[in-house]
Amino acid sequence: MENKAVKSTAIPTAIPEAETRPGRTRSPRTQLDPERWVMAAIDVLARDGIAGLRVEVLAKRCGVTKGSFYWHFKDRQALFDAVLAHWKRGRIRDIEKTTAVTPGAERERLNYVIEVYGASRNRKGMEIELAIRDWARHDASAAAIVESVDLYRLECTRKLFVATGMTDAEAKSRSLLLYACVFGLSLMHYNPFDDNLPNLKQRIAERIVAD
Amino acid sequence: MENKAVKSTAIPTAIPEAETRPGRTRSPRTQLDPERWVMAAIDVLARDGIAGLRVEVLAKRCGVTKGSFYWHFKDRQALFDAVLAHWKRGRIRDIEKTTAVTPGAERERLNYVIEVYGASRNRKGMEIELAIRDWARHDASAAAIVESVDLYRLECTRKLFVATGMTDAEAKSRSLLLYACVFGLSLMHYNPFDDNLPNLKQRIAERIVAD
DNA sequence: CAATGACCATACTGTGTCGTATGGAAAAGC
DNA sequence: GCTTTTCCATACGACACAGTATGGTCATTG
Repeated sequence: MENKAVKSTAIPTAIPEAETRPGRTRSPRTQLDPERWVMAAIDVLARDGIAGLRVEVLAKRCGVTKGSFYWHFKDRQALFDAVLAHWKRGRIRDIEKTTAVTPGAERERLNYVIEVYGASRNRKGMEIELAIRDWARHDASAAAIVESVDLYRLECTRKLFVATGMTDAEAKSRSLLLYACVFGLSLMHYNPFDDNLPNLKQRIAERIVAD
Repeated sequence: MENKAVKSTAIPTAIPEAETRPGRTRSPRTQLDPERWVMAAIDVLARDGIAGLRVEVLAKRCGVTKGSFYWHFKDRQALFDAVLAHWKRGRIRDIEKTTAVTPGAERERLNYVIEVYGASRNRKGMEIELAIRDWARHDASAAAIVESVDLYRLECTRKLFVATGMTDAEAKSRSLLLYACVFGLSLMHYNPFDDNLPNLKQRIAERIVAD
């Protein structure tokens, strides 16, 4: 009760640690919300996988201590659930945007889907994909999210294939082939296999979408 | 063979602790060698990933304490290296066996490769694959092993495709497509997508190996 | 200005793990 | 027989982490 003269004397305006300081964030009022925590969590997840997603590591990355974390989240699992929900929403939005098409341009759209996933510019997105899929190998909730996203993706591309004149069964097999190939390629280490990889990838894309 | 009335009274032939007993292994003289440790390590790796491959967990699984582990291995990394070396040897042997072929039967052999990897009977082997590939995302030594195995596999199937009359570039692209699809499929969760999955897989296989 | 609540720091307990040090028991060598 | 080597148990220190308890510091509100 009795304030004993405030132990933390001085340090009025000067920033002690300049960055990543648990004491005080640089902005006068930078409060964290669950959204910020989830963003940072996805960053860590992409880098270190689900096993590396620890509360104290994440807190340090946010410039606070875990006292803040346990204010916004019940426990570690609550963060996991939030991460999965956020990822699922983002993927659904992305799929809808990527597979939206004007009639007649379905084939180009399918090629675009392949190109987007193989592009190095969103290596980050693929790292998240792989981390979550590895997570799903041991966690039922993650597996359920992955399944819902996979089914949504497969369904969207199936429609595109059907629009190019394929039977439903063939369209389904092409959808599976497309995504399996995309994820599989990002899982392999084949760099020295050929000195003209774009050529090989072009052939693969044609094999997936062409008649 | 005489029951020498040791502490383990009664239960002459029965196993005292039934399993996982640190005190004494069930067999009178069951000494562990590095090979046994590596086997158990691969089991744990397939189940819990590289993050779950802990020394004490592994020791308990072997029915001993970690004092035994550190006699056979310098540290945890030494076990990791042994696991990677063992896995690589096994994969190389398996690839050579799987892609060995009598001239004229190359196409069947390629279909067999696809079928083998997609078979549920060696789910264990695929779990190891995925665990090691996830491991390779953060570890350079694992990545190097994966790359060498991938290149060897790609080269073996490339020869098969060439033998069916394809150009070298086309054969290379088919090789990539084959393995990417195989690993990608084992990474996805598409079970409710269709009620006749074998049919879809058959179509995919044909798309990969046919002209 | 006082009181309340949102937000975060600090300290603490408990657990799991790596690696080391050391001793003990069985087997092999003499 | 005795000694040495092999193989493992036990005990220990150090650290990282999850989660809790508690108090402090703001901003907002009356």
